[in-house]
Amino acid sequence: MSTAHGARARARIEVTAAIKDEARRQLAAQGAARLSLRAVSRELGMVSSALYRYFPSRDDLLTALIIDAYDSLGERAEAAHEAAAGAEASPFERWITVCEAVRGWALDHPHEYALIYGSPVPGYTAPDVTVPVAARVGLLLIGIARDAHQGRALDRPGPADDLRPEAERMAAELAPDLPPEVVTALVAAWAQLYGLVGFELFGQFNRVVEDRETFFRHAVGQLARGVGLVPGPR
Amino acid sequence: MSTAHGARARARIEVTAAIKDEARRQLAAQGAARLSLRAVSRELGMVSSALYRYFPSRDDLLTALIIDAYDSLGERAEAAHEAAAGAEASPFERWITVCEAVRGWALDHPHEYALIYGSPVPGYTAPDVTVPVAARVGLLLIGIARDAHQGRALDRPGPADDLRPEAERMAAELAPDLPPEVVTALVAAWAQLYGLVGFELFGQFNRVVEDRETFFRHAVGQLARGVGLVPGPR
DNA sequence: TGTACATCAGTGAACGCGCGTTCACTGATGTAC
DNA sequence: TGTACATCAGTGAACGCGCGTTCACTGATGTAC
Repeated sequence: MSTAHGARARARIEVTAAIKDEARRQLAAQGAARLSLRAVSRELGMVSSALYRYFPSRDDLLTALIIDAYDSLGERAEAAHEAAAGAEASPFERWITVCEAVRGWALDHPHEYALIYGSPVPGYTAPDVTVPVAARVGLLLIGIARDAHQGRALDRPGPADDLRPEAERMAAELAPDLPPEVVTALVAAWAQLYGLVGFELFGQFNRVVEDRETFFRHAVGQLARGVGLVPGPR
Repeated sequence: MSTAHGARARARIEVTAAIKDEARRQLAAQGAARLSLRAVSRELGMVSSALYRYFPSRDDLLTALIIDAYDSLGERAEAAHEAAAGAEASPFERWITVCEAVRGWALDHPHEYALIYGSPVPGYTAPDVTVPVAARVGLLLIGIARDAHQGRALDRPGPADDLRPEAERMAAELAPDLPPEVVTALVAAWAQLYGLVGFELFGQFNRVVEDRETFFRHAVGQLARGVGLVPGPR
């Protein structure tokens, strides 16, 4: 839109978007493994070879979808966070809000969630382009812990004994301003969050958890406590 | 073997096993979505239609592999637990041992892990036969908490507020002898354990966690604490 | 112990399907003079 | 403003592939008398 100089450029952007939309629709209907260029082109009323003007191969289309999925999830989480921050929510509350946003997005886009956090697509390895965009939710959680820490509202988790060297290495790389124990607790909580979401999404909670919303809110509250966040003012 | 009356019956058991072994090999090499009856039969030197004497369809073969995978994981976890129990390990230590067994099995059988805990295979829905066998690890973890509870060595997690009704329902169904807060904490820890394992296995920890063994041991130790288990004697 | 029949593992051909990708082409849009 | 050429989106046919499943069959193993 913005950098579309002529009709051709504008059309290119529109068709590219249409291809991705249709691909996403098929993803939602049948999962990544069944995504096929031919089916996408068929649905779009084009001949299959025409897609190669837009994506050099099926894998490139997949990569584009993966990046979009991370972005979509990241945006939703960030929007939720900003809304909570605007309402003067405490770090603890913001943590829960962000976790709930992740869960909500996952429930709304199960196959896109599976694409980025489920088993890797066979024969496909994500290129490095996906690294920064995959980090958005993690960075958000780190930021919340940082806010609490700067407001002196962060309990330190227990010391880490034999984890100390690794904890210091991780802290140096991810958040040098936070205590190392907090950083390892954050990374663990980050992974555990996706354990909760994945189990619900992939059916492991069937016949086990019924009131999933409440269960989830409680569980991520415990995750927050593990990081040192406590419910409370500010 | 045991119930093999004649040569025919014995052969049937052997061929069935060979088919599953070869299927597992292909699973390990390329993942469930790429598992093909034709490729299996080719590798076994049979004609593809011969497989239908053993499995009525591809989905039935998949189901057999899923059940075997749950069993294999369950056995490994149970064996590790028994060894630890035999060595008079405390519930806290046994918890860590079982978690490490899950991780070890997952690292040894990544595609089988993906088959049972990754994204669902498109177009395939697991029949109910898989339910009991899927519960083995969960039951083991409940058992450890029960031991600690009976030995009066279990701290109760904080009360659950709005989670109370759901907690009581879950406790009634899963472990009526345990405090409801413990049961919800167990279920959450169970899911979170698989978050840790999945993130490591599916590459999310790349460039983030380096000393994964130590990190994992520490993280599941924290999970144990969340359930009320504490390091200590017994 | 021997014969007649039933069972069943494995064969080979076929059906009908969908896939990713390449390639020479047409014709419309854009650009330079 | 008009013309000549370059760019590029989309076509249609083709290549070569693999898949799950069905079906009528052969021949060896098992069973009943």
